[in-house]
Parts: sequence; structure tokens; C-alpha cells
Amino acid sequence: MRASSVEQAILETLSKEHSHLTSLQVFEEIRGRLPAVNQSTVYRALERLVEQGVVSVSDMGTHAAVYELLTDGRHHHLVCQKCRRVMTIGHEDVQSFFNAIQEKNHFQIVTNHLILFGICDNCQENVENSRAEK
Amino acid sequence: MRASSVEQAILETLSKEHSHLTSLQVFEEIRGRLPAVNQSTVYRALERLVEQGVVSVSDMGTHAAVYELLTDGRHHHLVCQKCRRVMTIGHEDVQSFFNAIQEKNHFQIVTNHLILFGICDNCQENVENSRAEK
DNA sequence: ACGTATAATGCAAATCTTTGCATATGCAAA
DNA sequence: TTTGCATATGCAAAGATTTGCATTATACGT
Repeated sequence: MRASSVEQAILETLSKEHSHLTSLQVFEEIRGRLPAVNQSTVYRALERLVEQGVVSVSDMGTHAAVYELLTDGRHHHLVCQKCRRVMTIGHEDVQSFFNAIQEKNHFQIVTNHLILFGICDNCQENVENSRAEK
Repeated sequence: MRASSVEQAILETLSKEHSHLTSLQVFEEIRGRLPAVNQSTVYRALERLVEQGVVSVSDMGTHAAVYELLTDGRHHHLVCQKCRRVMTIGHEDVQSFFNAIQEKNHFQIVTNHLILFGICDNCQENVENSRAEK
């Protein structure tokens, strides 16, 4: 597999931003250096990087996939469906679960970025409060 | 919230099929009874059902979201990235993991359909075989 | 250095999904 | 029944993502 300049640009962009970027944001960033680059090229490069396990892609419920560099360790996210707050959890809290699944099913898990939707503690309290107010 | 006829039709379709359907498949099915129904109406009805927790939506890596009825118990899936085989695992294998995450983070998990990508046992063997052949 | 196979890219079209706005519909109170 | 309100729907446009095909660039063996 040969080195792609678009892949390089993507990796540098993601490592500079250190956050979740949409494909459009990645595209806009890259245009600075590679003005002629095409959207579909960015999509395909991102797809390759995800397959290689260098980058994660997730649907955070924002109606647009977000990409993130995975070099500094695997991690996962809890996304609040009410306030959209995103919390990060370390891979150590997921590791043993993954191991159990792998052993039981003879299945080698590749997924490296789990997104769990739910209600954060703040919003849980708000629900209780609004109930009490009635 | 009032009962929507499209929601009804979706629920009946999903319960009849008992499998993962794309929004297009749902749309086609429903057209039999409600010929004038619009795609976006189906999308919105599916969205509501997902929010209500009656239906799950997942990206199985097929480039089109698939929907499934959740009435007969929560379950989750392992998807092989090589052969696209889909395995089902029960919620009992996930429950304790969810509980631990919930307690540690004071976060109430709503996610009811986990998709884990990886390599199934067959494809693992194939990789080993092709290595040996070289 | 040369030729070839493989992979990356651009472009345009197709597909999938969301959204804004106007309209229609069902439900509950008057 | 009628009225008012919230929700569901249709329609069209926009946005997001994928794909087929032709072209270009790169790596690798010779």
C-alpha cells in the first residue's frame, strides 16, 4: 500500500485538532494545502484509515459521522441524548467485556470506538426536578 | 403523542419480517397499504420509534442503516468485516458491562443495540491458511 | 531507467438521509 | 360541533455519502 498524500494531510489535520471532526471539516482543513482535492477522495482516504485502525469513525447522533485519531490509546464515549454532552471513558473499562465476548464467540473484535447513548447525571436530575414541579 | 398510521404500518412490517430492514425496504413494504406515503415520513416515523426504544437502528457497515423491532428482548450483534456474517448475542452477555459503566459514570444507558465489528472464526482461519500458503 | 500492475484520484451521477415550510389531521376542550 | 393546538405528513430542496468509470500516480521487479 502506497502512501497517499491525502491520507497524510488527514492524519496531520486530525492530530492537530485533537477532537472529533466531520468529513466536511476534514475536507475544509485539507483544502488549505491541497486546493484541488475532491470530497470523495477524502471519504475514501478516511475509509482506508478507519480500516487500518488508525482513525475511528462514529455516529454521535449528530447526523454526520465524525472522525478521530486513535494514536493516543483507545477510548470510548458516552453521549447524552438530552444535552448532547460527550463523556470519554478509557479502554480499560471496556477491555474485560471485549475479552469475554471474544472468547465466548471466537470472534476477534476490531471495533475500537464505542458510542453509548443515554442520559447523563445532570439530565437525570432535571427529569426528576420537572417531575417534582408538577 | 397521537398514534400515527405510518408508525403502525412500520411496526407491523417489522414484526412480520423479523429481520433487519433498511429504510427503503420498510418504505417499499408500507407502500402496499399506504400508496401515497412519503419517504421522509417513513424516516421521521422510524426516528420516533427509535427514540421511543421500540425499534433499533444500526449501521451494520452496509452503507445503509437497518431497523429492527426490539419487542422480543434486547440483543446485540457481531459483524464480520471480511465475510459480513452477522452473529447475535444476548443481552445477558452485555448487561453486567452496561451496569458497571452506568454506576461508574452515573450515566443511564439507553443504547439497546450494540454492533461490534471484527473477524469471525472462519475468516480468522482463512487468514492463517493464506499465510501458510505463502 | 522502463514497463507494468496496483492503488489513488477526480468527476459526475446515484443513493441515502435530513430539513424547512406549508398543509392536513387527530385529540381535547369549549 | 366547533375551535385551538400539537403533531404528522407531503413536497421539494439541501446535505451527506457512496459508487462507476476514466485517468493519473506510485511502487516494484526487470
